Amino acid sequence: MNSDTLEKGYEPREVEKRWYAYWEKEGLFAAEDVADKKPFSIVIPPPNVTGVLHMGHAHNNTLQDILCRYRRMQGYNVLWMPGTDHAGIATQNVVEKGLAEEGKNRHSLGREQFVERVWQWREEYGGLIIKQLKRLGASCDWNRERFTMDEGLSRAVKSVFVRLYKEDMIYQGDYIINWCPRCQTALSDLEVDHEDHNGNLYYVRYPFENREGGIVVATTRPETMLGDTAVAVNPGDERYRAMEGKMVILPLMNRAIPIIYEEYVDTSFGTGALKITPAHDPHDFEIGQRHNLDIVKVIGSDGRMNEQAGHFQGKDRFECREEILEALNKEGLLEKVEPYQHSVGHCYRCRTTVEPYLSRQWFVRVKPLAKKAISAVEKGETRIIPHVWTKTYFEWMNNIKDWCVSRQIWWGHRIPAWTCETCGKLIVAMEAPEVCPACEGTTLVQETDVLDTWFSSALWPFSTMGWPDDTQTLKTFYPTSVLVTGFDILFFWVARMMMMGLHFMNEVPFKDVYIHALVRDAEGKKMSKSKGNVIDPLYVIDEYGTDAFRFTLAAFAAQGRDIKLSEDRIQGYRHFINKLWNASRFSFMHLRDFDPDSSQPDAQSLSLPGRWILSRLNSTVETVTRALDEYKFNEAASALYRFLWHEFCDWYLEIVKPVLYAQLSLEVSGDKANKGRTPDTQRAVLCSVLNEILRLLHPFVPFVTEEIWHKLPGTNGSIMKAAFPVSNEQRHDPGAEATMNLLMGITSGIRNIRGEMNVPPARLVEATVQSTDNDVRQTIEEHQDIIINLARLESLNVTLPGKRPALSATSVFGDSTIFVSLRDIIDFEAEKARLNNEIAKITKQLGGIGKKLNNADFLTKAPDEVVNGVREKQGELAEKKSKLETHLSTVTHLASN
RNA sequence: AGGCACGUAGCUCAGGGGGAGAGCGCUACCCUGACACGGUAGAAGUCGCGAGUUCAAAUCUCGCCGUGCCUACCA
Repeated sequence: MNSDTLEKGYEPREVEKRWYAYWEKEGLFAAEDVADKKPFSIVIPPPNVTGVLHMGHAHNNTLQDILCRYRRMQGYNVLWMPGTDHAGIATQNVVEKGLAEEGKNRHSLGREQFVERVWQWREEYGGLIIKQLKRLGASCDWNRERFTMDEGLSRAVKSVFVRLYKEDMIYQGDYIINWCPRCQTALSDLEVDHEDHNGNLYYVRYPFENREGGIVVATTRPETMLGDTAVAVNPGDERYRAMEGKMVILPLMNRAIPIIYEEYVDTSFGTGALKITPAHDPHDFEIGQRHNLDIVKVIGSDGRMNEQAGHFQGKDRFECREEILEALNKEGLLEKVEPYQHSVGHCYRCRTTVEPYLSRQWFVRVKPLAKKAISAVEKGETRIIPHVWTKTYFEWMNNIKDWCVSRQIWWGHRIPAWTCETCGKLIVAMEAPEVCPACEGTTLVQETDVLDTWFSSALWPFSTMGWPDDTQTLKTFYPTSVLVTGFDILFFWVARMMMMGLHFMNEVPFKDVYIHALVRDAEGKKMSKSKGNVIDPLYVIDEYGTDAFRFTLAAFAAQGRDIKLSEDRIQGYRHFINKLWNASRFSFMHLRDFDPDSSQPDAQSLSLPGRWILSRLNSTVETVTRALDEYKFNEAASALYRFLWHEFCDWYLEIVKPVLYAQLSLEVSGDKANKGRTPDTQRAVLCSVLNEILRLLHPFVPFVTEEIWHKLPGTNGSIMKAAFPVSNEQRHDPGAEATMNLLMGITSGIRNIRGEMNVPPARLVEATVQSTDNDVRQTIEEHQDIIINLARLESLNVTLPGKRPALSATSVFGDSTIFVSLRDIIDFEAEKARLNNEIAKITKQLGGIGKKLNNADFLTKAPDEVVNGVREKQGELAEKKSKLETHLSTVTHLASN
């Protein structure tokens, strides 16, 4: 293969591998801590180390990469900070699964060995997703890759924890939290997924002390009744008047518990009587606090009934439910069972039903932090794009509850707190204390809990840049320019980064938050393994190439709408990549030995098609730049698609083909004398437009553009180092565009006749254009070669309106009437049908316009320019219609002869 | 229960007060010297329904219907 030619079809695989290695080797992704250039920075949403690249990652990182490559080409000092998240529960679960296969568990290993084992796992498999991001073309500065558990980040986590504790922003407390009995840990509210569940509402009678009558309560979870310490009714409820303080017998346990009055109770639900289980329901817990009720825990951390549960001890909580119902039934205390749908919380990691569980946990007081985070967005220090999400953000921030940050797992940042065994003092510090500052005791036991994974993620924008040290990286790149993420982690992550960033850096962590849509399957359903509707991005990359995939994602990334992805759609954009490839291939045929340096296109000698394509290119540059600046990836993609395919390929290349082939034959024949004299502007334009197209497309389709770039005359080095095109007002040429519109209109008119009248493409025909406008006639005559070529004409006559050429079909464009001679192949019926169809369309349009112009209010109240526009339109249409009608009658006349 | 989106051509969607658009699909003709992953042409929509504002509504407002999502919670 010659260095300046391309294979017939684009083969992504080898090309992608080669150029990615080249980019890395050349250090083209590297950011500079000190530079004269303006900074642009993004921190990657760190994927879980356990993660495998899925569509969400692919979409998210493609958008980030487009922005980074775009800004880099614009001359910014770009930092795209990469890394992975230790993903506490998720990773622990994965490693535990591995252990289970060996017949072991983490307890048999012990904490230290288990954690060691997780690190091993990470060494071995943790790099997978990074490799996959590279296949996607991600231009992260990999030398800076971070991990939320690495040394520096662990130091940041400890510093933050200690400082928050000293500021009284962290406290320990006994509360009902969400407990996953399988993972054996607390979960934050966000980590619980609620699902509707078809359960039952059980009506249970709690008899009075004399064993007579009693109060009927309704519950969905009868097993918790073993821990009941009261029954609450609404003080205004007539049915339970004067019952406060009376006692009822808790069935099965034979314990007397009081009836209490509580406003919270809804009289319309169930029987209006609510059993109170302070240890196993968050509301009951609060009510218990208010009424000083006993707290009786009957379910243990493993989801089994404990010693307080009488003879149900040791039973699984759901098993116990069945047995309790049976026992109640036997005693005649189960009054009624009705089906009842309610939502049940599940662990977001393992789907186990979450248990509300009373325990001692660490909490962060977030209200003061949230206040700052709200005001930063209100003041516009951080913009949320699209704006609709701002409301959701405020809503959540305004109703935020304290954040339970402790987790009872082993993989994660261990809370830097120690308790003195001697005096019980709690010490929170960066390092393990040697002696208790209170009693000088030396037996200090570290807290066993670790921190919520999102605690370290919340610090990501500054911890990755070296905080708590005052680094040059922070000075240059904080706050980051934009955070690109899905709305699914707006609360988990974005909100918390805002709070931590503002608190510890006194500055927002990012100027913009761009929230993109979710990728769904072709039917709009969430992709999930269990539904079997996932499309694997790596499969897509193998099958269609990274560039086609990336362009698809960008093209569908309309703000605020989810992406329904299917293979068909990706295939469509592979065609686009192929089009680019072949347009380049064609260009290279003609650019052999072309030296762009010695043949700069100069405005004077530019031909019409040259001026036109440069003018269109300039509009495209403007559109793409504006769209990317506003995160409207789909608009940028569609502008590029349209320009490359429908303007550059369909019109420009087709128009200049004859000129290029003529030039080519000059080159081949070695006619030096003529060669030197022919201005080479056409090739110069071709070369420079293609050059610019590649640069415009590079952020979207980095591989194929790099490959072509190196074969394009006049380029030097990587396209990554080339400048992103800028608009140049001098190329804007409305005159050329108007002229081209005329020529394209006439051409389409002729093609329409050819198509409709079934003229075989190989057959050349004669055409006549009649116009009263001298300029129009002159323009068409001047450029008649273009029309003759594109419309496949034998000849083109341009005249004043006059006699209608015999046996011809007609079309009207502007004030021009086009006749195509059809001689032996004219089909009068077909022509009549075609004209009738055309006339019908125009008549319909005229109807609407006429209505407007007959409306006096329209004439007086609408702006003049609108009225004039409509009048002009009416004139045009009426003229066109009358011309077509004339021709129709001629044809009808001819047909009947 | 509350909130937020969305209902435009067969499908996926763009547009967002004055001429209904694109891609894919479909139909017809064509392997014309970059590309059949191609070319040319064509058919196809009361812009969910109903009202209001306006000279003018697919576009703004309200209501309804449908779809999706989010948040909260119901013992």
